[in-house]
Amino acid sequence: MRKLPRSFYLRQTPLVARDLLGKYLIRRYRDRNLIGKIVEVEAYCEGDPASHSFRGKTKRNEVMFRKGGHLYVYFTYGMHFCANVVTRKAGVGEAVLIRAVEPIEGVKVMMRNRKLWRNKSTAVRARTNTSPRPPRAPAPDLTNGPAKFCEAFAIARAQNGADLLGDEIYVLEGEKIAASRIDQSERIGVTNGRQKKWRFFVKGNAWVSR
DNA sequence: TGGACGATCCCCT
DNA sequence: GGGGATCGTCCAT
Repeated sequence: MRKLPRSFYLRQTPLVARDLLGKYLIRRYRDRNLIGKIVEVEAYCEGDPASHSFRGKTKRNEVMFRKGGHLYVYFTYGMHFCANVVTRKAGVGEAVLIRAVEPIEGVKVMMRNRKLWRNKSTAVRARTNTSPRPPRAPAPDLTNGPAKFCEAFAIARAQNGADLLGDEIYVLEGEKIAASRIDQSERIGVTNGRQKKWRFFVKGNAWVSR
């Protein structure tokens, strides 16, 4: 499969958001590939009161204003990270929030990162599922939210600004999702700018949040 | 320099 | 369905 070219990311943000559905997001992590199929996204545009870029460029949101094809990672609620794909040309502060992916490869590593499972050699705090073997199929809980996805894929402050045409994190063509399988709605957790239907998701997919 | 709040998650009821 | 955890960011004082 082909890595998405820069031109993919330079287009209108809601179009990039919709077209990211079905694409494979690859995270190179400790000599392994973590792979997720993107199934839910939200677009954040200029002049959009819900966007971090609404009041212009700051130290925090500087990456949003880079040319398309970079990763903007921010810290929120004192404990979570969320990841966005930057869009448009340099100087325009727009991006697409990755809200959920369907795990394709590296499930055990994701579960350890999420602290949903441990084995003898993994010294992490025990929480809910500490069975000796991970379940055969990943539970939706693994990656069905923007902060859950970041935790599972080990995406944090160090990944802010990563170039998606590089080798650490990138996006492959993945599979074509027919228009009839795509739905859209108002964005989640947004009050200002609520009326914009800029959340896109794959209908009926088990990893879509809510 | 202070304080209000957030593109969330998890647990409890 | 509701609230607590927890802290960086931004704006107002």
